[in-house]
Parts: sequence; C-alpha cells; structure tokens
Amino acid sequence: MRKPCCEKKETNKGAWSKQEDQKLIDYIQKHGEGCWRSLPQAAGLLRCGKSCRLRWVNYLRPDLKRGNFGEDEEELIIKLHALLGNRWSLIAGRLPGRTDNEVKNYWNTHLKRKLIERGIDPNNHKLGHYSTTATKSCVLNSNGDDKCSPVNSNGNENNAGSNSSTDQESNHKSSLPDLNLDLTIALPLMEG
DNA sequence: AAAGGATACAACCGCACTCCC
DNA sequence: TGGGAGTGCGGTTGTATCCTT
Repeated sequence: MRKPCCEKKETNKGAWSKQEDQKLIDYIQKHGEGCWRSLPQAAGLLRCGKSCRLRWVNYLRPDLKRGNFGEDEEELIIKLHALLGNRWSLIAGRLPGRTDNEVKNYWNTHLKRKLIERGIDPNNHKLGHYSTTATKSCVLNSNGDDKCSPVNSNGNENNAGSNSSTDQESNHKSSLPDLNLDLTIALPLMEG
C-alpha cells in the first residue's frame, strides 16, 4: 500500500494565509519550482508538497491571468472540450494564463449551464438530448484525420460494450463543427 | 434584517503515470 | 525489469459570498 503523500500530522490544511503564500513565493523565486516533496520543509511551511504545488500552480504563479473569462476563451473551451473531453490540463494548455483547475471550475459552474440553455448536451456536445454519461475524446493524427472514441469520467477510452459505438461516433462526428484547431503539442523552448 | 438556498472557487483526495535505482 | 518515490491530473468537497424570500 502506498504511503500518503505526506504525514497527516504536522501539516496545515484549508485556506492559505498571506504569510504562507509569501513564504512559498519567496522560496520558489529563489530556488525555482521542483521537488515539491521537500519544498515545504525547506521553505518553512507546514503543508504537504502537493498542497504547495497546487497553491503555486493555481493561484500564485506570476503569469496567471486572473479574472473573468472572455467570450473567445469561453468558445475555445467549449470547442476544446468537444474534442478532448475532461482533459482539463490539455484544455488549459491552450489558454495562456489559465489553469486546469480554473478551467474545470469555470466549465462546471458556467459553461455547462450555458450549453444546456442552448439545448446542447455538455457531455457529448450534441444538440437536443442531454444525458449525464459518456463524453468523447478525439485525437488528431498527423494526417489531419481525427479519431474519436467515447471516454468515461476518468478520461479513459471506453472500449467495452462498443456495439453501438460506431453509430454514435459517426453521429457525434457529424454534429461537431469544423473546428480546424491545431492540437499539436509544442515542446517547451529550451533556453541557452 | 434574517434565514435559507444557490453559486463560485479554492483546496483536498486518490488514482495513474513517469522516472530512477 | 520490477518496485518505490515523486508528480500530475481529474473528481469531489468545503466554505465564503451572493441572492431570494
């Protein structure tokens, strides 16, 4: 059995204080990101590494774009969700300054409802019938073809019981707009 | 003005993946 | 090559704030 990521005792939980934020910012500015497990002790924080990483990534990073989502961002999220399903980190990767957590929250609180109001099922982006199950994931290959398959709530491809999946896939495919999105993943630029 | 419900979002939890020995 | 450690991701929960009655 895997050990917990950190000892439950001796760690703070819940909302971060200004002092804790400042300690984390100071430490990362001096030493950079990485080695989250040992960071809390080194930075003098009574938090688990996971919690520190989450706080930094979702809230403290200087390049974050705080505030409301623009309409263009909303539409992009909707389109990307139609293609990728609940792959929030991939979706957030296409939105500079936004985090996966932020995108996920915004989807759950705003965009889901928006689609429902438009008569679109937020799970499969089909017009007309709303269901609470399967979303889809689509992969663009190098030929520009797209390959779509149902995914479950874990984001895994659902290959089991695929009797009617081909019909559903073709229906889904034809109901999707031509998004013409470039989903190639760029390698990070190497400095130096 | 107060109570209860709805909403928004920060944070936690647990699983899965990758890396390294 | 197997196993453990570290990390990332998505789902879920907790709570503060706003809104309605």
